[in-house]
Amino acid sequence: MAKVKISDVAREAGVSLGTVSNALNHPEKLRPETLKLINETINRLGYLPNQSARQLAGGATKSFGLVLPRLDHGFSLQIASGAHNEARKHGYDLLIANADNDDILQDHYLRYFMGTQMSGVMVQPMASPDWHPAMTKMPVPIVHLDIHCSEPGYYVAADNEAQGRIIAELAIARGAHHIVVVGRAAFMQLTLRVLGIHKALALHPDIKIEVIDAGEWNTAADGYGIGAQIAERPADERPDFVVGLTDVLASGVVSALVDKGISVPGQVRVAGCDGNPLAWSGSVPLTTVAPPGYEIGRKGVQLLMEQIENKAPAKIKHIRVGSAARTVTAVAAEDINRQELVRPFLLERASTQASSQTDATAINLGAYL
Amino acid sequence: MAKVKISDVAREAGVSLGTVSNALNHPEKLRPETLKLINETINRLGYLPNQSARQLAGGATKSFGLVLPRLDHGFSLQIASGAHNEARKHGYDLLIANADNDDILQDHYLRYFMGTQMSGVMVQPMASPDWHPAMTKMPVPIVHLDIHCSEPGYYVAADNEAQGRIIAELAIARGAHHIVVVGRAAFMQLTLRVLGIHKALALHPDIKIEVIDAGEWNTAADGYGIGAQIAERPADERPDFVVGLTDVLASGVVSALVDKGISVPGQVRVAGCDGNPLAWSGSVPLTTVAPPGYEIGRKGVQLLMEQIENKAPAKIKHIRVGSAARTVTAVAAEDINRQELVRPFLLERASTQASSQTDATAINLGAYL
DNA sequence: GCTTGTACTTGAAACGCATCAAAGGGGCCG
DNA sequence: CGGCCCCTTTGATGCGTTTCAAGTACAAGC
Repeated sequence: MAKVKISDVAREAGVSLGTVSNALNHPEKLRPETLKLINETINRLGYLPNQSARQLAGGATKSFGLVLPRLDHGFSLQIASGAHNEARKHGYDLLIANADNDDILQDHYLRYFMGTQMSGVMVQPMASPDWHPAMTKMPVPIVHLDIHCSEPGYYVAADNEAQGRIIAELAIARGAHHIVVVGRAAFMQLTLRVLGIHKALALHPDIKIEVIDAGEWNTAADGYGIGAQIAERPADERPDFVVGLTDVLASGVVSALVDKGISVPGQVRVAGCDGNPLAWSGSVPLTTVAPPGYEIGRKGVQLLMEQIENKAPAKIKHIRVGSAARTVTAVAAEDINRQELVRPFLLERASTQASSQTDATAINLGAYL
Repeated sequence: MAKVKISDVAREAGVSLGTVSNALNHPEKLRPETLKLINETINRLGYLPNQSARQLAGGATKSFGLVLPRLDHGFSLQIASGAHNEARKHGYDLLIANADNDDILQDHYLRYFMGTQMSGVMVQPMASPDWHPAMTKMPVPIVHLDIHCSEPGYYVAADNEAQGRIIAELAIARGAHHIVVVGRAAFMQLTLRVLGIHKALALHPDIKIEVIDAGEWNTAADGYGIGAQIAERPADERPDFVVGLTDVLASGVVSALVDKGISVPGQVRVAGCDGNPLAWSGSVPLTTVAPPGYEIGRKGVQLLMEQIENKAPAKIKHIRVGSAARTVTAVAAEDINRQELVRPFLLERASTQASSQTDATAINLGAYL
């Protein structure tokens, strides 16, 4: 059970230490027979390279770290998926850490990755990334995802404000008078969505808007609770349009409203944000704005690669993905038939690989609207 | 930008190398002033310990690795969530790798983790874990999740067969004559669910059963495609009960059927497996069997801790989580009102934290049944 | 003043590997 | 047969830590 190390392999195979190392890292330098002999010995002995030693001796490893605020958020997963595929394409590994909505933990994992000689690190921060300026001065390429940095540094962000605008314009097009926004607005990204909503409504002072915090976790259950609370209001204080800052939240709201006998979308319309596949693929799909998470992850890795290859000190570089203005207008003005918007999207995906998601911010019109 | 190392801190603070190291690892050994001085220097210089060197010199790190077959599978996320919380409770970090449904990649990450001096590694393998016996002989504690190992070793598995049985008995109770099972049965776990279905139907030779592979990814789009195909069959070749081996698949099937004008559950009933929150929280929730993923992750870490603390060579140890026999009977026999089963569950969760999920295998009855 | 003990601090020795300058071993040509 | 060059292999060196035996300083007790 004692760990077998490279010197054991070397001795056993009757070659030198460096040769075994070459077999691992530069196989093309070895004579085929030598290589074969060494590989056989490696398998026979069950040798496993000690990554720590490799990294120590060899400098950076070909791997990236990704710190996510939560794993059960569909959007974060799309990011992870995009980042993963792009990383593999360049021959890099991707390791993911779950910060569990905790600033301290986020910081912890970030430092951990930085210290592991990762080639690069990505974060989807939950607070503003200015939270710890020291972080961006580290000698490891870092990219912030889904957030706008004011400090110099790299980031890739979806146009969260635009998403809010889309939803708001949808609400306006539907003739909403009283909008309730559900979600933990303290999350930077959600704040921007709320901002977009407010901006879009600036020209419509007659529309009342209300934001309800959904607790720390933004769960379906939280949504259900808020939905129930809304249902119990007297009819004239009840909103006619509810925006879930998250699909899961919106979904919970729908449940509660229906349970309490409120008709959706008859009395209250509901829409979400995230583009969670389950949300719009059921028989009664939820309307949802889908930010291009997959693409954000992909672009993030590309920015990392860029920094690595240039080896230049990070200059300011921002990428904003998927402006969705066109879609908005189309929806608001023409009020397209739902089926036509939702289904083609599904069908289109049926013919491609699931993991190659759409790049642009899209809106999927559903039945609760 | 040059990396600052421990010796820089030592020089700058006017102490020795070992003292700085102690400040990091055994702060109680230092005089408070010294500690303070060193900490200040560390912050001033932006020193970040090199994890690789730490691990090399110090042996195992307090962190676990978790290799998941896919991230967008709700069940895997529950595992990750449970494992994460339990690991943090013991002061361990958890790093997650996405094998992307690829055996090679799974193996790759597994070796990577083993080589990183992780304190322990967990896998949710997609094939049988006997795929590489050498792996279990490694000098790193390993636990297999959601799968039954025939070889000696540790594993934690839900009773997948029971899940299949539950669904099958549900179908029987509903008077099904022709069942179609949708999913990639090549996945070990899904195979067991199928096995459970077959076993439950052994006593009902009159019920026809058919398994349709859903492609590599088990996406909603795959489900949609299969649903469409089912819809186009002549009525007498069409099943009256469809089981999605995954909620997402089932959800896609429902979409397709409804689109093609087939009534659900009027003509065809549909149920899924996974307990994906979105699946049963909409206004028209999907019936789904929910294996205790959170608990599996938790137990996995506990087994890891056990191995670490005993330091005994791994003996065989299996944990089977959440037998669901009781629930089955209740459902099959009494045919409980849907709302009463679905909603209380939701409400119950509303009052607890989202991350503390239910432990037992549960079934949520929905509207498509 | 000397001894013993306590409380910190020191620095050299690993940890397992990648690297690279140097050595070895053929083959080829003159 | 000697000289050259190319292909392959060698092994000493250092990567940034932790650890631990050995050291220092200081206080208390005699």
